Amino acid sequence: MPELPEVETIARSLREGTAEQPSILNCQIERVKLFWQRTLAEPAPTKLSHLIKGRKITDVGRRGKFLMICLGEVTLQIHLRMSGDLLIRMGDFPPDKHDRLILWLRNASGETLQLVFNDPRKFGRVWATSDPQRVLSALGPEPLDAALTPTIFYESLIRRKRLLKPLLLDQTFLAGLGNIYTDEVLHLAKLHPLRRSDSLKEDEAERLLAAIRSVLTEGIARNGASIDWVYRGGEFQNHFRVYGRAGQPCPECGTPITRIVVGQRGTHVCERCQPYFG
DNA sequence: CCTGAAACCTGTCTGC
DNA sequence: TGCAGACAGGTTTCAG
Repeated sequence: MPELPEVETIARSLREGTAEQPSILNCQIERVKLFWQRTLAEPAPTKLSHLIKGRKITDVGRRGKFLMICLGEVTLQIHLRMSGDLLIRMGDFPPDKHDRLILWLRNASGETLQLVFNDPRKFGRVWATSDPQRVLSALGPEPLDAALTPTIFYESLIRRKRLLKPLLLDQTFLAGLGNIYTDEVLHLAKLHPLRRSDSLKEDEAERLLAAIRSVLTEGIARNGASIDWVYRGGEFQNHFRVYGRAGQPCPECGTPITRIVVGQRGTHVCERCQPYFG
């Protein structure tokens, strides 16, 4: 499910609250239950409750596709992978079929709420650690961080001699893009996913960075993309240029969108707007 | 260093 | 209705 805009949307809703649910800031963790052992990357399952029970949630944020829930000296880091979701249930309910971890929280008003990690495919992972930087150490820069200048971006593209799409999906190169947003970005930038990263000219690299920021910003503004049964709330899926639109007309030129496979991932491209030359 | 294949998992959809 | 196969928003590991 989640790429940077979906994770950012979840982080904001937990931090700031929504019409349906309050913020989880300052809530205290009262009870912890893990339903699928492998969901917990760290620490050992028997040590989780002792590590986090009684702690208060001091902040909620995002780095790349990681949700960061600060509990003072300890941080919960959650990666949703393909099908994970993090949601609030007001009150005390029996677990759903795909719930993998539940934290029972109590807020300042004394209400009980559940912070639920639900993940049908069980690929998601949760870390509870006093050294969150270690888990994030391999991540590349944040795409929306102004410290990433067009010049730095261009030079890093040239340095890594790789196909454009797999490189953009590589979280050590840039943190946050996934399969949907990468296809959208490459179409907006008019670049073919099979272009070699070291073949880009400076103006193409600048165009690519601008497209990355434009697509991610729009995705966040639309609260992410809701597809299938997993993510709820976003509406960016109604504005896709190419993703999932094979056979339908390109929004720029009307040419039917093609579906190819690049690095084992379904890839959507307008062969006219995104011409391929070696 | 790069690429592709396989593994980790469950659910949905399509076609016969 | 049943069943096989393809496919799904991600990452890691291994072979070449």
